[in-house]
Amino acid sequence: MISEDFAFLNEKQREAVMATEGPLLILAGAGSGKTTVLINRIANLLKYGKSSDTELMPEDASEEDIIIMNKGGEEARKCASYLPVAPWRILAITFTNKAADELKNRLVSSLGDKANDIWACTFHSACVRILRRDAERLGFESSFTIYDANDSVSLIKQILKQLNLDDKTFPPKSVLSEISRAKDSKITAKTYSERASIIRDIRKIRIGEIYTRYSEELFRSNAMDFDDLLLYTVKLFEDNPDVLEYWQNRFEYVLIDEYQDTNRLQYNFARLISGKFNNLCVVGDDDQSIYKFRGADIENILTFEDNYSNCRTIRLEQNYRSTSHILDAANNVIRNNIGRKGKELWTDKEAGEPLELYSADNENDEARFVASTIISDIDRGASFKDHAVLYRMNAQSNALEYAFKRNGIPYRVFGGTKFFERAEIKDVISYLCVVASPSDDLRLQRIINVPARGIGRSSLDKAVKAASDEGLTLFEVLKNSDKYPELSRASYRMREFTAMIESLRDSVKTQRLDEFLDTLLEKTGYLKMYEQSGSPEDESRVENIKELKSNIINYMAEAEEPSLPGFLADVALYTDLDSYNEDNDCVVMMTMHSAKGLEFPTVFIVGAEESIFPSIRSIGDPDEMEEERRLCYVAITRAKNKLYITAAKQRMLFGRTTNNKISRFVDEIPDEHIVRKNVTRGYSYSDKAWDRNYSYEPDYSEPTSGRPIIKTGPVKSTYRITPQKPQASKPVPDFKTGDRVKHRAFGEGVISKMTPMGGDYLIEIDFGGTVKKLMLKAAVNFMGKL
DNA sequence: CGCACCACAATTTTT
DNA sequence: TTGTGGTGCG
Repeated sequence: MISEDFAFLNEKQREAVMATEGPLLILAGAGSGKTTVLINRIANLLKYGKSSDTELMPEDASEEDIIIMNKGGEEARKCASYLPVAPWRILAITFTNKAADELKNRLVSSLGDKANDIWACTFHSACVRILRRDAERLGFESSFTIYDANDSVSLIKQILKQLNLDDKTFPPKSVLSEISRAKDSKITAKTYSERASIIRDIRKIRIGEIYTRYSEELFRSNAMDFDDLLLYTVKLFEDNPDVLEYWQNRFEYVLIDEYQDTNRLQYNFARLISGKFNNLCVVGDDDQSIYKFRGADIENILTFEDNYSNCRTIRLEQNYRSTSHILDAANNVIRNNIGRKGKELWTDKEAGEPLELYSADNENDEARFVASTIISDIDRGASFKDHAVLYRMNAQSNALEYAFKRNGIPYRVFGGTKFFERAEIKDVISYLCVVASPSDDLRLQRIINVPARGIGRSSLDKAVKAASDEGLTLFEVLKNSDKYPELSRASYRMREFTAMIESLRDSVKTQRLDEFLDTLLEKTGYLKMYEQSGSPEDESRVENIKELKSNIINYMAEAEEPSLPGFLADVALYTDLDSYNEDNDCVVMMTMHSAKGLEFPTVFIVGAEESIFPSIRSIGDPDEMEEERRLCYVAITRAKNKLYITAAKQRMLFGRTTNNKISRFVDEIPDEHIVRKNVTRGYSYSDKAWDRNYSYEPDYSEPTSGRPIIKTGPVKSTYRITPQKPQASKPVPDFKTGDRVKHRAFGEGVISKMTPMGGDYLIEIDFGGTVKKLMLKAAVNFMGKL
């Protein structure tokens, strides 16, 4: 029996692994072993083909085979096995590069090298591969470049200027999301404009003009934005039956992960590419659909069974991640949603500890609670990386970062400014793009005057106008700028610039990619610009550029045929979370959205207040509220062993003080699963503050031995430069050099040095050999005088 | 053309 | 409160 091969799976999982034929919907609850199922399903296909899911005799069975099969037994089973599916006939789609890499790695490690031929990639990279082959059919060159969100915004801004439209009335980002929504419904710029004029919607008419121009510009630049990758792939399929047939024949089995996050284009893509064999397996969780604002359409998963009438549905409800207190909390919250398939997670794990609600006085108190709780966990032998702090908005990370930084808690913030969105990285990438693609006007404009080359906005605008008037690329105009009287002033410098780019285009042909990067950085004077100043920001920029170089080296090692366009395509689809490295022993801080798919022993959900979570924008809209509740469900189910929820009675946000009620989601958790520690406490910075503030946790003063050694100093974060903010002018607690103190995390020590710093003191404490540097005002919350 | 200063707005963001 | 982007001046 094939099922013996998958005896380690639970019944439902096994069922999902063996149901290889036809459309299949796997509703996989959080932590239900979804990836395991995906991997084993592919393993099953590679090993047994469709055998586990059919009673038909293999078409190629010989008479002899049939005789053996009729006898039954082991020999018969081998015989009855349909030919294994060739790895290259399997397409497995995920949403993130990280998930794709993970899938691929796990496939290779359990199935061997042949798994490398499986297409395990994101929607977007699958589309890129498909488009590279046939982009000419759409009028694009196959070397088309990919515009990221920022590139798109810049282009829209430029167009607004050209059309003399006000960016207050037409905020680039909302225009873009309007365009994106149109593309999602396959509405072309032309159709959009026509519809706008029929309904005489003046605003839509304008947006139609922008859309038209935007599409033209992209086309002219031989570029596609993220939506285009899908849109044009679908269009390519629809307009070219032979192309569609080619891919349909190739992919006998299609798997799609995180199906609840697909948009309509992705639905179209999936339907088309799996159209021949109809072996489409989608895996997802309607309760974890949290990306509506990005176009994800929960209806895709809710109506899958209607769209595929012969579809089978399998629910994976056994959870292997969390304790039952946590699961029950999650179940009770999500139960309040109406638009869902309905699932109830269960576990045979122990009940564990109930959740804890801490109602803080304000955001600093909240942060301190989190910090002190983490430190006492560390006392008990836990690692920092076992802890995650999840919030609704990135802006909430500030108070937490303070508390962590001042107490030597290493942390890492995800989100915010991403590596590939940093100015210096985008600049260098832009240089590379300009070298690779002569028609990339947008990126050319970005870097032409970085470092300063005396080619300013006004001259550049004239050149842009000339280019658009004559239908030439900007580069061509710049190269021949001596022919344009209006460009005479900057002409020399422009031609100097184009000559430099052209010489770089020569170098790229002969040099290795990493060497070429060095050449580029040198010839353009880009690196020099940052190396001279010596300011810490610039140093970190140089570091980041080095980091980019290691990216290139990585790429060269992995790619079959490394090339500059190849690298750029990779980079365009690469984001930060992809490089989340759990080896670093850091507390992880991120939004609840970013946390999807991750798990941590201890989780803090902070800011559980009405109008923060649920967000103020969703209050009053039932659909939005359900989405927030799903987000809550996602957040709760990240926790394996312990979940803390915190709310602040008063919170300073965006310079305003607000008083919010505790989140309705907390009320939805039954009392038996949550301990509500609504201790109203005084708030003071006196030297006894420590006693008072933390008296709610009676076992705190127990000294613990065997505490792991904590690395000193803040951990370098590649992801964000956290500026040192000035201290508020609060009274400085009464400590002096030579005082003996006891710190909750670091034990007993002596203050060896105190340096006044911004209304506070930087204190150095010698904990029996290890010297820790702390900010006094914050440290006082974690230590007392002996 | 570059820099400084001021006004303004700030959910969430896999590609 | 924070960061960013636009404007105006040197």
